[in-house]
Amino acid sequence: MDHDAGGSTAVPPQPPSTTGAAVKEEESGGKQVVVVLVGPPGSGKSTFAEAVLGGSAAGRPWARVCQDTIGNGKAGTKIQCLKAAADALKQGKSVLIDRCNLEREQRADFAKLGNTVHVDVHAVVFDLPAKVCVSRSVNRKDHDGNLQGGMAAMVVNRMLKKKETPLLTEGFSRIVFCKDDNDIKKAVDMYNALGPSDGLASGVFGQNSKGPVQVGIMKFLKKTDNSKEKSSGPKLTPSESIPQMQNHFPKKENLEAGGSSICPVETEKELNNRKTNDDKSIESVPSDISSRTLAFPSISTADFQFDLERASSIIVDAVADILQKYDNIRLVLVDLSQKSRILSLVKDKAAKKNINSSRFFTFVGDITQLHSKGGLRCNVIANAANWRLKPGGGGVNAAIYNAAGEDLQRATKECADTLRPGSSVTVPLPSTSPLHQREGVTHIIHVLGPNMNPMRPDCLNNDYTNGSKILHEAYTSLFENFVSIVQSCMGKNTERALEKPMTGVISPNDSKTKRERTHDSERTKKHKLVQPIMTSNQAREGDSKKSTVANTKTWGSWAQALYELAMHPENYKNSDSVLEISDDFIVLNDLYPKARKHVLVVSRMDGLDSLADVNKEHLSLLRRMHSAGVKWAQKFLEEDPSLVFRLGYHSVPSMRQLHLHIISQDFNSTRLKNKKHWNSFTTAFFLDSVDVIEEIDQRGSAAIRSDEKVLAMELRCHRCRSAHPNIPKLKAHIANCKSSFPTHLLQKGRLLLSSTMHTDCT
DNA sequence: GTTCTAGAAC
DNA sequence: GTTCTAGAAC
Repeated sequence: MDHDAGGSTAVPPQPPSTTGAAVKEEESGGKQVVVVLVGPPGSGKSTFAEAVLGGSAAGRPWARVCQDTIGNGKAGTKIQCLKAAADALKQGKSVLIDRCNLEREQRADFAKLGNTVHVDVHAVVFDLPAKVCVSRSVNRKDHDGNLQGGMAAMVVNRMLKKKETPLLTEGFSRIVFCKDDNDIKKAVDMYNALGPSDGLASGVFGQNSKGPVQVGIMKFLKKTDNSKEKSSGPKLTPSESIPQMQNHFPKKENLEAGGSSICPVETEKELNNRKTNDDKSIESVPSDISSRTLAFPSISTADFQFDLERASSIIVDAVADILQKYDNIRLVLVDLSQKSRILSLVKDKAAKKNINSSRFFTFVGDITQLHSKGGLRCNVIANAANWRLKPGGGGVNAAIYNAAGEDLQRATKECADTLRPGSSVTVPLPSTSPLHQREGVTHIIHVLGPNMNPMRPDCLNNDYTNGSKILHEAYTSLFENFVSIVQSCMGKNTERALEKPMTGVISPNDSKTKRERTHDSERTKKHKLVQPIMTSNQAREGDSKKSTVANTKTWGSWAQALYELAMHPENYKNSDSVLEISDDFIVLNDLYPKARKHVLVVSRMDGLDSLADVNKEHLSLLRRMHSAGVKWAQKFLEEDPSLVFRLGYHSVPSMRQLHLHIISQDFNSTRLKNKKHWNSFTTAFFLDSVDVIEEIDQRGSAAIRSDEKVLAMELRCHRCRSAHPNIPKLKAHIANCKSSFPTHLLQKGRLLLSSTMHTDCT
């Protein structure tokens, strides 16, 4: 079935303006509302829905769309839910979407109802502790979806692992987080009090300040750790409402204040006019960038005494990561002193890493007077906060609280009480705050980094393994919170967003499925100002038409496991799956081996997501990875001379982080289950390592000739090329096929076999 | 009736 | 990347 067609037809057309309901709404300014409930079983969604339905005293008509009962009292489909929601909206009712909706993809069609119909779409997130949800779903006796008893615990835990926190950019105008029953009651009361023509403020409400989320390699390495609740996506702020970004253009004074030979101050004009001829990246910086600029102090390097050399590397790495992911944001590292060592270290490292200096630069000045004294406009600034989120101490924290006045204390208290090291929280700064009025700061993001000072709380006693991880988390959290702010503001400013043509365009030849592309293109239209962009290398490849395959790829949370492993192998060195760790790569058993022996050599280089990112600079790395692969294949051949190995890369990998497959050609594995699995190892989709190395050497890039289309091709034996109708029949055939391998595989060392078996296999 | 695939994900 | 399952294919 063509999902897109089904999905779009289920979305109702806008009601004609001649209908009574529509006219009435326009006259009153009121809107129907679609409320998408987001939560696992046992989190209170149905109770909430029933309470809203049963208690709506204010006269707004509601309909509940419950997937567990939509099929004549039994569980139904998402399409049925969309249809029911459309019908209810046509009847002038507001709608509660009562299904789990935990993953972005699952709720996307509901979140987008507001695009096509004159309705607001809200998300109510039932963010109760996992324990509570499990205990409730285990104990209940009459669940609509028959999910109760022992199975419920497993289902809830599994679902929570996949939970993705809703974002305004998904199409929600309002997101409310309920952390306990009291919050749920408050939300019920609010919707009950909503009259037919009333509206609710836009924004994100009630989110707490959890730290950044690490995608668990443990899943990949077959260990489970349910104690760590995972979610993904940038954190949004708890806030009364997120105000629209504003640009402030008061008179420029004292523009040169704070300038130094190390970090020269540049005016907005100079920065915007600076040509990027010497920059390798392709991004441009638009003139209204101040609304998308974050100024931040160095975290943990002052009072918390974190080593400057290490800190500077972490800053540059985190900055490079976020700039690669998002276009049109600008980051500025600020320090008071002209002789600041951290600024000079960061500046040098950023230059070495070819970071576009108009998108990230260092700045000498007072972070609380960037505009009035420094001529630099930043709507968002970061604060090096303490764990209590209280004023005082010294340095940046004291300065920011002093400059922002009591408004900041009040606003902060509404958002969070405490902060743990490695996390951050966004606080919208009230317009009454002097810092807002004078400097145009609309948001402050409090960040807490690791502490190496024995006189301060949570001292890590020079444990830089842990400390570096926490500092990286702190910056990642900070930057992602910043991106969320920009995205929320862009979401409210769709028209302006649409007017801005972007350089980082998502290629129509993307590696995604049609369904994913459709969703992306819709998202891209609406939120074009902040979106993933191509790496400079990818852009160059595209320009020279060396590659026919798309370059931009959004990696799902499940696709990050190898990246996590590559960045932090020390955390996994005791795992049975990890066979070898070196400075350049890690060798591990594939968790889902598609043959008797199947290992991966994973590059540890950050930014090298797949073959599309590889160029001549990486040639020696590729050779070292190949040698490691050969070494392990030879070891396996000693153990079992009947095996034959092939080393290669997937043209379009599913997992982020460049990895080389070393796979035995028996394909004797219960994990090899479908056409995609088979074709990814036996068609042109699989690029032999020897050929990749040769191509990079000769042409500078890997010619990725096949995309995911070949994965849907007929099933053919990799030896005799005979075709087979389905996977079981193919597997039965390959278990017995004794044909020699195709000639080209026997050349250039594409196949590795035991010397004793050589004649048998050829 | 059973096997298998393709798409959704209580 | 997996698991689950409706319904297509046999």
